[in-house]
Amino acid sequence: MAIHRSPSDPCPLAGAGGRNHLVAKLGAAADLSDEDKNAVVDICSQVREIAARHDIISEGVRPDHVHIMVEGWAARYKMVDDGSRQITAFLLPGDFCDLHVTILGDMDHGIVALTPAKVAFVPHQVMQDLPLGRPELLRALWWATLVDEAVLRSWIVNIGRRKSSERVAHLFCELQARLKLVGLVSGDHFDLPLTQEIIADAVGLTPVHVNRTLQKLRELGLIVLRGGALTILDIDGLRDFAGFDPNYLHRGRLARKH
Amino acid sequence: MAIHRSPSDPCPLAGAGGRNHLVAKLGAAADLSDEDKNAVVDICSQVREIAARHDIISEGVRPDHVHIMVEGWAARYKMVDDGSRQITAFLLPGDFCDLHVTILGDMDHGIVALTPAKVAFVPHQVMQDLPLGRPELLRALWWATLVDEAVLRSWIVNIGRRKSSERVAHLFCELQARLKLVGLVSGDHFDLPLTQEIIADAVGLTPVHVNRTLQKLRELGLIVLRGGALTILDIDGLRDFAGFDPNYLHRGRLARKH
DNA sequence: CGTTCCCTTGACACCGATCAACTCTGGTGG
DNA sequence: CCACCAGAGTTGATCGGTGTCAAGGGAACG
Repeated sequence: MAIHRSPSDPCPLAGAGGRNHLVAKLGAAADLSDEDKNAVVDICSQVREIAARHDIISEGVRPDHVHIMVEGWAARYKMVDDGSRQITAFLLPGDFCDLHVTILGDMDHGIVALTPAKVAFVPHQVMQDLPLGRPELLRALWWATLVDEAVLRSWIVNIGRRKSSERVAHLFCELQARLKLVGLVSGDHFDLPLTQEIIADAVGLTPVHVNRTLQKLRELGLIVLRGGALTILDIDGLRDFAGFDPNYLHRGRLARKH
Repeated sequence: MAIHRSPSDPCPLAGAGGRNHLVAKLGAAADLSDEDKNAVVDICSQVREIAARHDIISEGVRPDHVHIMVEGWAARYKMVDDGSRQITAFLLPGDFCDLHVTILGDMDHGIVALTPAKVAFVPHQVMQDLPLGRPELLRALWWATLVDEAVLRSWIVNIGRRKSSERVAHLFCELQARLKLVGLVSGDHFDLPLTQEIIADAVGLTPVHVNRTLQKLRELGLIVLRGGALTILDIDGLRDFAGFDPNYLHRGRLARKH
């Protein structure tokens, strides 16, 4: 079931037969019809490639399209006055970058590609019309938005009240759960193309301290992190250590209602 | 324009002639018709009072109504394993407590009244029907949801990358801007019914350190905090000190489009 | 007039930041 | 094939901000 895809695998354009992670995610939450799924695949037809370290969308601009991650990793971030950076979300294949900008106008933060990325560009009007006459798909899109919000809350808790090693452990637990949902976890390991500096910017620490924190997690026998891939040796132990409760991701919540 | 209302003022039931803060908020963002506004006022007709320190909604329950703050303050919070608490949002008059629960199911966090509060109870079905045939109101509700999300991101930045006194200052700037939007700021001061412990739980510090932090802000001549009310002596100075950019609140964004 | 929160203050411990140097790795070009 | 280089990871020494613990003060309230 879980399909491992390294960044170097050839990936057909979304909609041309390749696995569509957005469909996988929405389909896990709601009971989508084939017509619903095809409609989702269709809007992902126009894909652009973005080089690593390049902004997909910059702060202050008003994008004329909605962007959807098709392949690769990206991060929402905000620069602070003193020059430091805070990442507020990791964007994985199947995630929306800026569903909100249709309503809110200018971006109040930037989105940067962390790896070479493929991003689908969807015209606003197409995105607005998508859920019309498709109530279950509408619910699924709402679900995705609200889970994103729940993830933001969990980050606040993580950064505000947990110690350094717990923070990093909690982040790994979240990423494992989210990647699993879109089929990007293979057994107990998955690609984790994040430098220690990126992790630091996500959990509110410095790169040096993230390094020491990772050593601790390794010494505890919880993880192996090497070559851009993370192996979780003891998922229960890691979750326990981090105080991770997957409930906030609301997996399968919608499905259970039907 | 700005109306100061202390918690002890008599407040008529929403819809019975009193100022409706939700209408004020949504009306500031979108161009609502009188019919739109009346519809919003109508759904706030059933109000219940909650005592301070009592949960309005507890973690794990599935509320059978949508809750809207009518009067008083509340906080979203999550308890952490070690017994500490993290507040992830302050809920002010006009804010939705749990618009998401219709879709997501169980609450993944609790909401507690920080003062004696009045909360409107709206049946799910009534809430779902509200925006039907009222496109501008639908946009306004989306706007409110997305601004809440933007506030969550700004909290992550605040807690993750700012020093203690900047964090508290930034929180004060946010509350000032949000309260002003619903007409609860009078000149340069407003009610701030928060103990130092509550502030600490919101910005990821300890009560003792919040105390020292407040002293610093006072010494800098930026604020006066006394008797449950905050006076901002130098709003530009405070915003500068905190690195506060009100842009993320997207005030009047929708209105400007029309 | 006592009780109960809440605020305040001081001494001290410790976690994580900072600064600086060194290592390791992978990629590039001679 | 090797030399070089840039980026990332690692380590050590030290600093400083925030947490912790404990005691005292003050205001609201019954």
